Amino acid sequence: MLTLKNLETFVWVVRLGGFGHAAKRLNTTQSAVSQRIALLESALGATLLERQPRQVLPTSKGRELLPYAEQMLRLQSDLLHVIGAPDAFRGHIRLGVSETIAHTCLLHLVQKMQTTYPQVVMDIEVDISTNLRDALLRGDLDMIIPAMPILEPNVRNVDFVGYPMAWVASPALELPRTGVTLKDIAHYPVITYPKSTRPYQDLRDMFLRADITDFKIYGNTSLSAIARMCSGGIGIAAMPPEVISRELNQEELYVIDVVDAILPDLRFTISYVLTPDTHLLDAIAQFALDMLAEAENSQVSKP
Amino acid sequence: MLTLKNLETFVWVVRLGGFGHAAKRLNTTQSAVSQRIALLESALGATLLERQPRQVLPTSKGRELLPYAEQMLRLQSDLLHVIGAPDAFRGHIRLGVSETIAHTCLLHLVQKMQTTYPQVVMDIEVDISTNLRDALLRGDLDMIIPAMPILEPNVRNVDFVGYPMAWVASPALELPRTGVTLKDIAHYPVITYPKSTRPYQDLRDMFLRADITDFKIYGNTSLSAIARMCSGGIGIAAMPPEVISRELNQEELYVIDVVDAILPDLRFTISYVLTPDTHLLDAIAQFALDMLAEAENSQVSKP
DNA sequence: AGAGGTTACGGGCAGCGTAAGGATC
DNA sequence: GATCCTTACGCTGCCCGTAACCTCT
Repeated sequence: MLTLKNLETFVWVVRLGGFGHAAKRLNTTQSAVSQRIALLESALGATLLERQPRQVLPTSKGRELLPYAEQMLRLQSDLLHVIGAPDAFRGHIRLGVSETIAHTCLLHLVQKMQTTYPQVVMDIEVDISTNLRDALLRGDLDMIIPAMPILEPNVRNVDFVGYPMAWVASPALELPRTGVTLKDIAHYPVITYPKSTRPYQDLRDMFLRADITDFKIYGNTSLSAIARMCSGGIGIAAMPPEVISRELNQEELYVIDVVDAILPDLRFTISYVLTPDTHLLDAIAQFALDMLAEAENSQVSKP
Repeated sequence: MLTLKNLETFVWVVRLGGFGHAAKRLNTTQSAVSQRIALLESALGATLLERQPRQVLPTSKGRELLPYAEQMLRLQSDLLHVIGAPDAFRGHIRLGVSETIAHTCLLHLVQKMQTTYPQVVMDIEVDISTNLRDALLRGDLDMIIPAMPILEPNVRNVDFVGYPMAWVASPALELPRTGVTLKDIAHYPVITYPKSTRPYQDLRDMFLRADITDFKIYGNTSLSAIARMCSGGIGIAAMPPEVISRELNQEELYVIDVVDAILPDLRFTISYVLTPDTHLLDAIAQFALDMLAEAENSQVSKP
């Protein structure tokens, strides 16, 4: 039978290059995907997909079909939004976020999503930005909030939020809160995001530019772990204060003003793959931005 | 659920202005149509059709939906033909023909259709042209072969075949085969197609133009009956000789050459409503024309 | 052995048709 | 009462998920 569901399945198999990936994307089993493709192929009387050991590629008939299928799906999506169907904003969204986001505005975002789009189920994954990037491009995630734009064709990046970075230390170190220089900092290990991240590299560059060579940076994937290490006096942390507002309030940690080492903001973008049907993702991205603007006005999650 | 089937049902309900008509068109029951529309409406969260006592009209949401639905169905139809799906030429075609066609090339057409498009089921109805026209416009027939073009918007008329009209008489009348005039004819009743048809009116005009006033035309909807009446010596028939080739061969009837009364050919057209999905009807119309051309070459059904 | 697609099989549910119900003329 | 859409209900068959199977690296 030629149905929209079968066509959608076909399109996702081609986009993601595999039955299993499409199954995950469509929240179903590999078996169901296999059956839908078989159904579609029998309806059209042609083999649509070349099953190769390591990849699935469309046959010439499949490539002919693709634009028709995509336009039909786009029309479906368009009409749902033009008519204003109630389930236009329904579905599973697999969202991947950096740990920084998980520690700051994620809770608020999910809470507001629940009330505004109760029909949208969110699966949330927390990982470092490069892994989020790979998962997005692999099709395992629908939308990510990494600390860097994903510079790929067909990926939309929406500038989301920037958090200022700060130097943070434990009172145990007995460092003055102002008048500290980068040279002073370098006596301690610097604890921050892992090696593959922007802040880590910014820090290293900063030390090198200041002709400081004997510095140590401890990369760590867990922000909580960083905070705990810092509290324990292991070193000075470089991280956004927003993440550790509790520790700052309880004065387990405090921010040091380092005059000659202004760290650039840690900027996050919302990224998602541009497919013909991005209405829901567009809406969620816009929703997140609106939420942020509202939060800034009412001082909820940003000073 | 938003499915192609439900959209197709919606489109036909709007086109034909009723659930029952759409059900007939789609070879299903009124109940099924009602359920599909209800399903579509719940999927879109809006009432799409205004159920009025005597007619069903789309609501504003329905009118918004219509072009999307139609384009999706057109894409479906297009892709089936581009890909060359085996069931692209499958379905029920309700064909209405004039009795003249039923007596001449219909058998041949159906035979050839069976071998070329075995997946197409044909329901055939024989009626006079005006009834065929009404049935086509009502949506009760998909394609008709009437003796006149259907001059309506959105109806395609393909010139199909013309049969010469002739004067036919029984040997019992003992009329000469040549040199007969219209005046001679007028002594007998003329038996032909019914009053509402083109030949009947042509005949009447012909008599009036010749200033003959005391003529009698017996209209009859059954060609067999006309032939039998003519054989029985009741009058002279005006009809295409092709229809009565058997009687002519057996010399139950013969053609009279009336010098001053050349009857115009009886021309038939193939007519069908232009909907977004006319691939099958286009193909059948072309098939009929091809069949005719072939028949002319091999002298099967035309001298 | 493991990854990935196919096939077999049982169960749930969607959608159909029959038939009764209701509204409007 | 006739026409036309809706609703109730039982049933068929489709489609899904589990799991075994196959194939290729």
